Amino acid sequence: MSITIYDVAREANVSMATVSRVVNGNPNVKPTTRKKVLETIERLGYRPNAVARGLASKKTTTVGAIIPDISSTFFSELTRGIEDIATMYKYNIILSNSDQNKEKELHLIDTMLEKQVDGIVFMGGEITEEHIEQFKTSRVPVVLAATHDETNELPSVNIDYESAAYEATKHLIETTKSQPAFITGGEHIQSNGLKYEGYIRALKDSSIEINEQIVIENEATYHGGIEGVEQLLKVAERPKAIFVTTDEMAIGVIHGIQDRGLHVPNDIEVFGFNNTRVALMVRPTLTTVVQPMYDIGAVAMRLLTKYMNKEEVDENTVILPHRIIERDSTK
Amino acid sequence: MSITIYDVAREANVSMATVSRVVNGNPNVKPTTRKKVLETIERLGYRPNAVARGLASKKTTTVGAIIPDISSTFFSELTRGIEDIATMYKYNIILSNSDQNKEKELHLIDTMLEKQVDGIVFMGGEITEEHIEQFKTSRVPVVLAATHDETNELPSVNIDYESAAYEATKHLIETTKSQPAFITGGEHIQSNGLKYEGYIRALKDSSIEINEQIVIENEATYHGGIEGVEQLLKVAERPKAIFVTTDEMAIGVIHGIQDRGLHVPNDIEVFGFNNTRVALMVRPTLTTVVQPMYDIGAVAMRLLTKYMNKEEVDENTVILPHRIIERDSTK
DNA sequence: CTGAAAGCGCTAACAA
DNA sequence: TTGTTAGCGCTTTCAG
Repeated sequence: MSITIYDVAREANVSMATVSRVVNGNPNVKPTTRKKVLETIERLGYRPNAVARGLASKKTTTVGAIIPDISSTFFSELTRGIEDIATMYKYNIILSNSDQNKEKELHLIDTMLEKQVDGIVFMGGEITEEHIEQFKTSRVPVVLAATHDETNELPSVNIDYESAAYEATKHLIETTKSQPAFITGGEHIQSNGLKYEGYIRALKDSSIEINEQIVIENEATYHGGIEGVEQLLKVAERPKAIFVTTDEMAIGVIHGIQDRGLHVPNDIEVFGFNNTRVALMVRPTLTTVVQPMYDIGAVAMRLLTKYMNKEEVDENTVILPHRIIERDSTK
Repeated sequence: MSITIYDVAREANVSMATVSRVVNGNPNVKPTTRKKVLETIERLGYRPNAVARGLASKKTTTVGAIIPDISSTFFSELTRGIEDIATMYKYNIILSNSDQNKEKELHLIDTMLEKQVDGIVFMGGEITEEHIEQFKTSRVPVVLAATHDETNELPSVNIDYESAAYEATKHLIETTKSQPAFITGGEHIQSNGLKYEGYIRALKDSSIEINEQIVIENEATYHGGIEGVEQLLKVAERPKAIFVTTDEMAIGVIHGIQDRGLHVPNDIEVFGFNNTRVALMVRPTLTTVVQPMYDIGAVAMRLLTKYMNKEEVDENTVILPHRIIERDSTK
């Protein structure tokens, strides 16, 4: 059928082992022999079979990436970070969407392990005992990206959501001298819980009495943002500011406010989270927390390569810096 | 090391062949035997090695997806379509970014072929002779998604960009009775050429004398849109409408217009392309051409499964329907 | 319905 | 520096 290493060996009058050596850049080959082999490889159009190599060497140079939803801006930027570093280290990525669904996640881990990936980058909502169990059924390294593991058993790359939310809230409190509203996308996303904690801590810190009525949960989409404002504005006293846990929701919030004839930031200030590209694509431009998504992916993948090479790793839990970028949706 | 089919066979007192049969759902196994095998698989925690299977069966149940940039909304939605259908047919996806770079594309095709993918979904700018050559070095099926192949040698799934652009332009001509400006992202993206052709055809069709000054090319980003308007508005006569070849650019255009104190659509109408999620996330909401990105991916993947199964395919070149959705950025 | 045995294409000792 | 020889873990005839 197709050309194998054996064909090349025969044509070049050497052994398979020698061909294998030149293909793998092993230095123990006489230059003239190498040249000869290289020429017949070229002539025959030989292409090494990575599957056979994987079986023999027990390394596939592919890693699995489990992601909630590639079509979300947040994760697609993150994935790009993973992919770039993977390419840099000669790995390929098997990508799968989990929709944050635990059964799917578990099943995907299994499938990737069957495919003998050399490592896994996992992004998801919550890490449960079952996830840990599943990972333990094999000893391939796993790194979490933008995903929290309460048990702290797994290496991970994150930002400090709690502090980021604290700072954003604090910022809003300082300009408005009052409790900002909080619009969030649901607790099944782990980081939202942390953001809420930061929000609450900032309020307590400023001795503000907490009004739970202006804490709104809705779908983490643009429309969820619009609806969130509608719910919020039914409340007697209108808040002077709103902290929203994703940019996309925040843009919905801004438009929801504007649709009611109110002004951002004069009537209500709006604060987003993530600094996705859309944060600039709205008027007024969105003040937000910069979460370096690309970097989270890149660092997670880099970390994974270290584990795969069995290198020393001094820090299993990486916290990347975040910062606040002020634009026109706040004063 | 880890459990193999041989271990299971020994423990269950059957042959490897029998274990292989039950794992692969071969019906020629006595129910009691099947049960026994299944139990010891469970007990031992056996996980089939897909790499070994791939080597023996010459099928990997993974397909390659080559994509310009996963972090772009357009392609990430498309990829989601590919992935969902792939999952449905039990395939996994190896995903790689090409940045529309020909060398990278060629190299990626090679890598995927080495990994013995069962098929490839290719998204890119231009298909050259070299691409075709590269694909021909193996007989795995290839399907193009949202990518044009002038030679028409490869199966593909697209929409009719030329007609879509024609219709959009026509629409603008009817309301403004004049030549709309054209802001585009560069000719290296094949579809932009087709859109331009449609634009020109519409102008000719309406016997409008073509003013090339209001045809602007810039980077296909939000900022490229803003800059595009700036260039455009330096021209003596202000156009009454602008047709923009991507939504993201179109939003830049809208903001660029608004930043100059002009009104959309009263002073200038804006027409986008793709109907990505951001089309709704702007005020005024964007009139645009609906290109079913998810469906393009899904249909491309479905088509690929047919080729991989050697099924009859009656239509190699699929053109999916597009439509125009009028929102508030046009009158 | 089940088993034996020959590969799939390559790597990795081990010899030479 | 090069070749020989076992596997890697599974599928797939072919017999029975």
